[in-house]
Amino acid sequence: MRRQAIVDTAASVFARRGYHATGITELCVANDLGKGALYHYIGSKEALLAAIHDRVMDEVMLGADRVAEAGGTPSQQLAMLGEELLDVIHRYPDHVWVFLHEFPALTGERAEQFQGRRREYERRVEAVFRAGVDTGEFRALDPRLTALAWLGMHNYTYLWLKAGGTLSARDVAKPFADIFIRGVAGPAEGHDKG
Amino acid sequence: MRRQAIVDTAASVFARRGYHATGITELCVANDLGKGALYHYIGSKEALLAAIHDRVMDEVMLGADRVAEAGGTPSQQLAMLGEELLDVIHRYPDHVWVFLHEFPALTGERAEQFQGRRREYERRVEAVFRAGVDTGEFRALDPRLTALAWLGMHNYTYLWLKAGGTLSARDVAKPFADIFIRGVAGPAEGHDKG
Amino acid sequence: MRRQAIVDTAASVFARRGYHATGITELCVANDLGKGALYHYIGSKEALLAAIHDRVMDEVMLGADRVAEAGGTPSQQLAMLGEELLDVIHRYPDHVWVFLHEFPALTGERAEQFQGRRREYERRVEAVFRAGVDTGEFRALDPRLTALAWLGMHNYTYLWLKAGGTLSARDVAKPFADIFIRGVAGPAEGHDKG
Amino acid sequence: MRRQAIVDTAASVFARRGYHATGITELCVANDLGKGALYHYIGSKEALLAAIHDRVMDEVMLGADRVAEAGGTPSQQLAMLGEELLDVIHRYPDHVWVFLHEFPALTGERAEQFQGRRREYERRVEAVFRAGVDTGEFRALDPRLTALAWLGMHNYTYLWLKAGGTLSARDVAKPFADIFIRGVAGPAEGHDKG
DNA sequence: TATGAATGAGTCTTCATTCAT
DNA sequence: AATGAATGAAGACTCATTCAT
Repeated sequence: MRRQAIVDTAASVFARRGYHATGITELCVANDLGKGALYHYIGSKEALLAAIHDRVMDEVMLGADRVAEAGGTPSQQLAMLGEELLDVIHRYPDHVWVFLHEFPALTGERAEQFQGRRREYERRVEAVFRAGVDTGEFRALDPRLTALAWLGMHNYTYLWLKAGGTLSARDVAKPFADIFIRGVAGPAEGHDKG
Repeated sequence: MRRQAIVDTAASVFARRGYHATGITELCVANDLGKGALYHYIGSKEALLAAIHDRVMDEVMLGADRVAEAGGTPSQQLAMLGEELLDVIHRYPDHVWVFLHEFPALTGERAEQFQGRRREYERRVEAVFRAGVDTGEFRALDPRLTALAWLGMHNYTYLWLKAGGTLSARDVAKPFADIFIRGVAGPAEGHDKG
Repeated sequence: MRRQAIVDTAASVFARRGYHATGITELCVANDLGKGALYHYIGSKEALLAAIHDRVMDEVMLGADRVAEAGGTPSQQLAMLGEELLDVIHRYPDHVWVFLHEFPALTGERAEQFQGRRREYERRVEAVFRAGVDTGEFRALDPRLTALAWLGMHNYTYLWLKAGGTLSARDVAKPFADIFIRGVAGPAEGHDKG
Repeated sequence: MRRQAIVDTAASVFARRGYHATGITELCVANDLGKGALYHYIGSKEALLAAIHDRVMDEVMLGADRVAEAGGTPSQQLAMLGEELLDVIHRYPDHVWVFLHEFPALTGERAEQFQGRRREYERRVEAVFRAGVDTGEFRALDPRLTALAWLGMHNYTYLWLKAGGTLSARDVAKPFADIFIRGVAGPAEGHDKG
């Protein structure tokens, strides 16, 4: 679809120049389209921003769904979640950059919808830690705080993890999972990590 | 100093509304100053942004210096670095928010200087991991990648760690250090954690 | 005819929102037609405006013709003219509103044609007063000025005289004629006012 | 005041070209001011329109106040009201044109305030007719309807009564008052008119 | 008849900054 | 140390209209 192409181009420009710093004219040039034609497709600049956010959240949620379907121990779930998340960041570096930098520019209903989806994902991660603590696989720790730590560690890769780079998503996901799972493991787990 | 007060006020407004979305006029209102007077103090809007960045980097670097002076094992260094870093985020939530969101708005020399200091800090963290690996206290892992993981985990707290909140910097730093140090610990370390 | 329906719909929208403030898109929605199809019928936005003006002038002129054919004294002519005019305003409140508000938006030839017809009608009203003065039925007064007074009194009803309201055209025309005919009556007319 | 000059210039341009058809750029040229400077004074285009309306209503209300203070019979009041009203139209032909043509462009609070003041004036006129009917000086007629007739007759002069023209306000007000007062006079008044 | 993508000049408004006072 | 008028480029967005289909 033409609109999808515009959204992707915009993500690239927003990531490079910033949402507010990017003028509609720049988007027109980047898409080789007149102002009227551009607006014919996008509705508004903020709608474009929302579409970029949705693109990211859709992919992230799909990944979380796949993980839930796959089942396994909390440790295995965590490893898979990390790999899925870094895969999205790796495949959509521009969209994710915009997602993590420009979300405060969303207003009204769009802001609420976005926050809702973001929290929904956070809750899923938190649930994995809660499960691990309940089964004794993880130490007794605050699931919320630990989920935030895990999220920060993974999300922050948006600053340096790019599709064109030397590192694949898995190259990063594996050592990250190693660190985190060892870090939260219960006392009885002196064996078979990794 | 009057200028310092203006910088702090600006950090608050930028954090709430965004750098580009904030007009000079808003800053004038927030400081109860006319345009001419404001410019007398700040020079330019971007200089204001740079001052906010400097405020953060100054504090972060001071903390890193204190840690280096204190000495200790890599694990101890890491724990102290985390506590210092979260302390800055906790005490300057607005400045840090701006720092982490708006750094792409810095241009030219200011951008370079900022990137330099940021990398300098990253190198210090990386050095701790390298030392830990060298002494065998930590597993054999990629120091750069591990430093980025550690930075992400700590920096990302800017989204929810506030001075007014229920959690202190130490409340967060302690469990974070627990997770991370266990996560990177060498095989011989089945003892004295905590 | 489809075009006539479009003109009438447009009159309603223009009356409510204003000619310049109404976009082509709104007219498309109001007529449930695409842009291309709408233009197929109307030619241009200004042609639409001209059609609305013509609709009003056609009706007004037809009324004036009926009055002329009916004959009678100047007083009778005046009463009939008023009733015909208010009848048009009452039946076409939207068209008349547009007519009286948006005529400056007509340009070039269309503006000239419209002004010509409007003046033609004014001259007819003026002629009745001139006749009344000549026959002595009316006092000696300036026919042009008096015609303008009469026109203002009647035209201005477009602000409050609506088809759906409680007042009929005749409810208003009768007292208006009473006032005006008494107001211009010659000294010898102490009898048979109706 | 500079702002007042801008308001007056704008009234002239709006009267000639129409409010919606006039761009901010034209106002800048007409005032020999840049866009920023213009906005420094006016706030918004609609605020400018409101200022023009206020200018008219202020003058009209002042006139009505003078009439009320002067006292006299309803007929005398009516004659004075007409002269005051036509005087405003004569002195501010552009402002009045805008007032009578573009009031639908006012929105929200400004629209309400304007309607309130306009109705307040209409009520004053209506009150004079009510008083005349009560004292028997006027025939038994509908005060509201008669007031609207009177207002239409006078307001409509905005189309042709200009300060530069050959007619003065009094030239028009006198014959208008003659017509209207004779038109509404009670049966016993077969004497000393005009 | 009808569609809807495309145009590009136009809309009102805000921007960071300067400068005479 | 401070005011606030002025600048003029840029902001997001809408306009009436055309044209290939």
